Amino acid sequence: MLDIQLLRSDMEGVSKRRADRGCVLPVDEFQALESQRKAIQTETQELQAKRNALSKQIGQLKAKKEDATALMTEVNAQADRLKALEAGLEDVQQRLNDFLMQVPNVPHASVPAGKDADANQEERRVGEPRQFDFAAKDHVDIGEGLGLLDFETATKIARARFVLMKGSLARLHRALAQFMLDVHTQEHGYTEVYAPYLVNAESMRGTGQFPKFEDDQFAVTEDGLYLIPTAEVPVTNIVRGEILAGAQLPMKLVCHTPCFRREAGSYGKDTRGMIRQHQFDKVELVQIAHPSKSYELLDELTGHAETILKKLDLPYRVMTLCTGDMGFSAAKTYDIEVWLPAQNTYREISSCSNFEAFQARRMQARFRNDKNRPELVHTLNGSGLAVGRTLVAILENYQRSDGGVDIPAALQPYMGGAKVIERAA
RNA sequence: GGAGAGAUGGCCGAGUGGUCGAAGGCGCUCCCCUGCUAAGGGAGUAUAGGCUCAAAACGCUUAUCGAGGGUUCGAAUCCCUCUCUCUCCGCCA
Repeated sequence: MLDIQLLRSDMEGVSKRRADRGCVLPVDEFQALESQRKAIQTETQELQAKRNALSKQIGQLKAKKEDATALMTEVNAQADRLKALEAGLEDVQQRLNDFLMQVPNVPHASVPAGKDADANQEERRVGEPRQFDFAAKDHVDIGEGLGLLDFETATKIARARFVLMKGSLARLHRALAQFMLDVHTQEHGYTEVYAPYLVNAESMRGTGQFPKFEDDQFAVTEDGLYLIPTAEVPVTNIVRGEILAGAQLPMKLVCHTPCFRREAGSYGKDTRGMIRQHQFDKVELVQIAHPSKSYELLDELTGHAETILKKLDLPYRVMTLCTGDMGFSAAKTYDIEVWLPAQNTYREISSCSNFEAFQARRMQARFRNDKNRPELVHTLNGSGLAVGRTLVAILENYQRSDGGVDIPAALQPYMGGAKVIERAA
């Protein structure tokens, strides 16, 4: 949610900075609503003040056992008008709020302008893609060849876009999450968090999934709960409605959860393999930051995610998303893309964003600043990393000509010392 | 799932229709006093919004006593719904 004060004072400017995001603001509509709001609110509050004053007098008269019918008649005379105004005010404010909830964040000045992913800007490449002296297979062929990856059975149990892993592959998946958590807690100073996988609508609003992306979420409607699409939702909402002490910032939290996405609107995309699933695991990094530090911390957080890829010796590149390719809530986003030899391309494995005060405003997440006044925090998060896609990257990058897969050195301690995954017996 | 009790400011806690944004205490901040390891006195101490203003402060004003609705000239106080907490019983990883 944007600052309504900013919209009031600089609607044109905000509108312009967003034009290449494919989002044109209905400036006139907003301003009409605003002037309506102003008129109604002023009159409403005047009448409320009058009513309060008269009621007080009535009370005083009654205490002295004097007659108050004249005053009561006066209050009653304006009662209908006041009631209508109050209803009208609520309506206008609701419409203003609905409007605000639909408006995406304003990109930071450093974000390149552009319509789609083609305009994203490459920041750096790390690691050399491996040259294969045999025909490289993709992760589906590798995993199924090992007898450890099974989409058919998962479909029987649930439906399409779910996966079943077995044996050392399932263990490798678990090992990856453990490894990531250990690195972030032991080397990067994050506090590990275990959080609910089902959240209420208010939490979904807080981080920006609602109201705009309600269709993308799995819901348990009878209970008013939703499966989390990312740990960002429960973890960021820890500070919803809180006023933190300045000394508590930055809060650095890491959380491993499954993520659930309906992938509505992505039918036919990435249907093969584990790239796009309804359920996948992710280790999420979340920071609650002082506004003056948030961009510095975004670079740092991105580096924390990169560390995992470096330790696993997987080639990757870092992209700055352009204005048109960024998510709804973000002010700036770096995507980390890992090299997938079978696709001969880099694929997103982490997305690290600074939301500035966009989520904080929705959540009313604040801290006491130097003047001891409550001020909105900045929120950041990034995948550190998506576990399923990291598994895919390992299968493809570490595959052997005999169909086995080497286990990266950093993961071997988590695999009971095993150095290779071989076909199940 | 059944029965009962409760939800008030940073914390504790009073308040059952009127002058209550809320007594009192604790904590915290500032000032004064005191020369000694303690204490005393005074003032202040919620959040959001609106109006005024170039802006900030001030000022005026509205809303908020778990949430939402209702009754009333007036609600922390009465009524309804929901959420949460606690106690007992049942069930359960």
